[in-house]
Amino acid sequence: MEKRPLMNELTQGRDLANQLKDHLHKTVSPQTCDSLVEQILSSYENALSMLNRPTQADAVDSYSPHHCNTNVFKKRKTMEKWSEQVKVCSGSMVEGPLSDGYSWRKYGQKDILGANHPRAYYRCTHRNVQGCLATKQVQRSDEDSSLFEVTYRGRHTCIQATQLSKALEKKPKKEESVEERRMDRGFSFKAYRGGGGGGGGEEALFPSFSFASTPIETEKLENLFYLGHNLQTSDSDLSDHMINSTPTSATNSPFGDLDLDFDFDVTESEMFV
DNA sequence: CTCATTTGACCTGA
DNA sequence: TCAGGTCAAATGAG
Repeated sequence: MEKRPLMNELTQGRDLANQLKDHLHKTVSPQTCDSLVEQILSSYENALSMLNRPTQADAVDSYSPHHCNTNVFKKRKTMEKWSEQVKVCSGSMVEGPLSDGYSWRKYGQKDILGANHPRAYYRCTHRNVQGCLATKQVQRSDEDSSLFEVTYRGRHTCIQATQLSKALEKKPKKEESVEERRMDRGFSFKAYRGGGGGGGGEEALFPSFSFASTPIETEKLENLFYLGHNLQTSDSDLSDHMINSTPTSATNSPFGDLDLDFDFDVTESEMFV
């Protein structure tokens, strides 16, 4: 995948977001919309800066998941890592940070020095089944409690709902295997359930969140996510496939009304950082 | 019964 | 040495 067209695309996106920002100031001016636009801009900035750092993707390729089974901590240095900020609007249905189309399982939580909120650690649900070593960390921002800092580590090597949804387009749902159904559950984002099980009882750090995923929205989201991944992982098996299918294939109005815009915004934030 | 979350202990790297 | 990251037993939910 060529770098320059990507740069052009991202730069254009940033400019468009700027225009959108001006528009919002003239018509409606809710602070939430404003912050969303700011996120678009910061995401684009991050993506651009990442693209200007050529060595980052190389570090990933030198990492092979097979030779670190016995020494899981050695991978910290070489794992691909990128972060993003996810804004949560308290008034909306969305109460937790949006997920990214993958199903995550929480495996730890730590109080971080100097941070008001603990950091939660998630790994791919399919870690055991498919050996997927992708992990992510979620931490609530100190200044803005509705802002989540999400740090991803490693690439997903598992087959996720993207492939599933494509399969569903062609055949009825009852054809699913057991494993496919497990993946489908990845779209009911339970990752941020707070104080549920265990001895918990503490306040819900990450309130529960359920994502109403229509087939159209799901596909769009996934396509966008993979497209974003391809920005930094050009050797992905899915690259060619995903590039050929445009992110907006499922809908005619990727930037239509405000509602769509909102969904799109968060998705972009997740994919471009 | 199975699976996810919680949480304290343990390990690693700076 | 210590903060951050991970493990795994205990526990709860479905």
